[in-house]
Amino acid sequence: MAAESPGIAFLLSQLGAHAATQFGARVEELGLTPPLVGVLRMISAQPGLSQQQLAGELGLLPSKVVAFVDDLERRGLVTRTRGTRDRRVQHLTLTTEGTELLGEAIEAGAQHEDAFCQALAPDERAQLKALLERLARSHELAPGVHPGYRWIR
Amino acid sequence: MAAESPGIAFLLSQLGAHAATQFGARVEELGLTPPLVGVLRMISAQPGLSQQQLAGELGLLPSKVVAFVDDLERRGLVTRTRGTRDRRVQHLTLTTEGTELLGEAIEAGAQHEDAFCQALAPDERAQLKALLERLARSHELAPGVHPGYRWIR
DNA sequence: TATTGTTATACTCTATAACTATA
DNA sequence: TATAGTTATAGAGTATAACAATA
Repeated sequence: MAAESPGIAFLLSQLGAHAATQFGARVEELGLTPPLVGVLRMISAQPGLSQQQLAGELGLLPSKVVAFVDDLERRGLVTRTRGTRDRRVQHLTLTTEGTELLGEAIEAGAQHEDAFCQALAPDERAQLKALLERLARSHELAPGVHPGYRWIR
Repeated sequence: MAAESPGIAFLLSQLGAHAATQFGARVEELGLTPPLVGVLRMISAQPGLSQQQLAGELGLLPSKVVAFVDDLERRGLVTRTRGTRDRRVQHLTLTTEGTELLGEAIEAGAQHEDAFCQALAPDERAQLKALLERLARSHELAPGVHPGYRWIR
């Protein structure tokens, strides 16, 4: 019998890990990691959101959010503002520098996307993207929210 | 401007992590993890290979291989045999139980594959698989060898 | 002296749970 | 009493380097 060739699920896992590693290498030059880029994106999309909201939407532990925001705030990329009505919450916004750096990260992502798909023609990329989007929707994966890799041992 | 929709690279990473998580949940019922399945598969494909070879081909640390093989040997799935010519090396082979369990893991993988791709018609699956295989080849990813996720922070 | 496998250890990461300040 | 955020800590996981046996 022939050695069974890897299926779609394995190929996705293999390619996905590879893509994530390469993207991580690109944003590392900006002093960022993929999760930090996700945090910046979320704050940019919903300025003023609280740390709890951020934790909920990205599936992060509140204590992890504290560490991330500490880092970003120390570097002048994000500001914390105490709520006026409820002084317990911290509202998060991007500074000008934060917005600029996010822009660079997005640009790095676009370059990464292009380099990663170089082997495919434009119409093939469109075809692949459509299939992946349908697959993602069928699994109810939120657009732009990475499930993380908490399972690896 | 519209919020930029996730590209192929992000979708691969997202779907790949999701697929890996679900596969991990399936083989957990067999007392296995995805890396352990990879170890069993490699020993099955190359009976008698050494721990060094195993570490090299799967990109694992030698000390990690020791831990994996300790586990598998204790459970009677794998046997270590000292080399006769070079008594330093440990040759690895699957026991009958190991072969059977690997069979169950492969069966779980097949069920996982089918469930994961349920949203796509057979011809769409073939199309998707072909595109992913070309992409994997273009990145020189070895068939069946997972790069791991050592980068996440 | 070099190599295979093993063990020990230092390091990082994660998750949990205490703690504070507000409500 | 409950909640947002913070801090502290214990546990797990990882990588590195020391080690024993053999070459």
